[in-house]
Amino acid sequence: MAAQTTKDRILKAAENLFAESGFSGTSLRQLTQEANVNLAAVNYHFGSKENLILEVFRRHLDGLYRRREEALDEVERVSGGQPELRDVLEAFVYPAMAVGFDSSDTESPFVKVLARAFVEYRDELRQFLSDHYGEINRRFFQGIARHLTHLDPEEAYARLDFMIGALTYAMADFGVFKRPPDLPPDEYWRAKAERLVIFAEAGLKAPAARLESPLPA
Amino acid sequence: MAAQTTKDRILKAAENLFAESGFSGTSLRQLTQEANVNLAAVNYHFGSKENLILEVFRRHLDGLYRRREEALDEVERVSGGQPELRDVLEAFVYPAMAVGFDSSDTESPFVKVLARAFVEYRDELRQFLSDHYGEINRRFFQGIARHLTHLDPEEAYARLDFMIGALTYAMADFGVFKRPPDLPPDEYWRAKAERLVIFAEAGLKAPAARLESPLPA
DNA sequence: AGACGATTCAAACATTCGTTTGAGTTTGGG
DNA sequence: CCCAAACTCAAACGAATGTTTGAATCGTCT
Repeated sequence: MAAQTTKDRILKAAENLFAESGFSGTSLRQLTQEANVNLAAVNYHFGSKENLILEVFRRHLDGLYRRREEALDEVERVSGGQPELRDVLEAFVYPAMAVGFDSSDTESPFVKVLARAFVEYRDELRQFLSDHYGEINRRFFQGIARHLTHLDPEEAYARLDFMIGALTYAMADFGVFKRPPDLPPDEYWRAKAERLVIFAEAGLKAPAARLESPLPA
Repeated sequence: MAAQTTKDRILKAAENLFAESGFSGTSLRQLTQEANVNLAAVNYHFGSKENLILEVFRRHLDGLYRRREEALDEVERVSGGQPELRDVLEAFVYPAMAVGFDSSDTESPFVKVLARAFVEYRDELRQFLSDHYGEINRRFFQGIARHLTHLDPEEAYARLDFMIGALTYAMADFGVFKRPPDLPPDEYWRAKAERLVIFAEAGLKAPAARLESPLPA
């Protein structure tokens, strides 16, 4: 089990260090030392540090969006194309929280990498998500918006952003409150995901804001 | 009005560049060029780049927490110490959204700096907030927790983190959906803040999760 | 066995970073 | 007016960065 390829060892170390210290905060010397490979190996196998970062993205996001799509297909099939809001949210949230538990015996910090990318690589990541997974995102958006007809579009957009913000933040485990050390990781994440879905569903369904008109008659 | 001190010009440029490119992503050479000051000026006036970052934090966070405390004092006074959840949330959210509109004619990107700090300086920022504003944060927490008695503490904590996540993300304007270009900034932020309060209040008040027990009897 | 492509390695490359230096310039009080 | 303190400036410092090089080693064919 210790016999991984150089490429895999680099990717694994990159994940850990990017999650811990960010992209520009992680040097290739740290990274290659952690991975027990030669300094030049990154440029040999990936071409550049930038390419390595993109490869870390791609590998995990492909898995995440594949599972999201499968889950959405399932809830749409079962409901005859009219899934409940709760089911759509679960199809969106659960795979995100579970990133890092597939084909691995230990918890993976890729979720933190993703959260960091949202602030360090904001525009590039948005472009990347739009290019590769835009169609799936649109399907989720429509599945959610169908339940937000009591809101004008602007407010519906705003609430989707609130939900994504809560999800991103929660995935990164940035929370102020520590997690209980006795709970096994997969249970911790599953509980967090279920709680987030409940929180988001209630927030999305809340009555529309009655914005005060700032102009007196 | 163009005659600001060197210190002020550095702080202003630091805010803009930190918001745009992050802390480690911003070099002092960029910064001093943008500010039209000499490269050595940062180390002369602030001692180090690290100190400059802390000074940017301190200056704005002091204002933010002063206004949060005033707003909380007011809603507690009016309600005789038993403020509604909505009022506590407004006291917490509104000042955060308004950061950057005080004593300035133009929109300030400090909110983005704060959001970046949450991922680049996670532990240090947490320590900073705890050291300087821990008491106020505790008062807000108690004011909110009083309305979450239907939740066990763990779930209450989780939901607070969801709210903070949505707030942080929203403050940073990281959202996927563009903001309408015709709306004046202060109205845009006020509308966003009101919508966030409604979203968060509904999410916090939602019924408790009924977590499936993973163990059969 | 031999040879050839793939990979690893130590060393050096050119830049860029934050910081320091020491000489110049500006400023304000006696 | 003068001097001392505050400030600005161009230049350089050492350390760290991502990347490239060319020789050494490994693995896999005929």
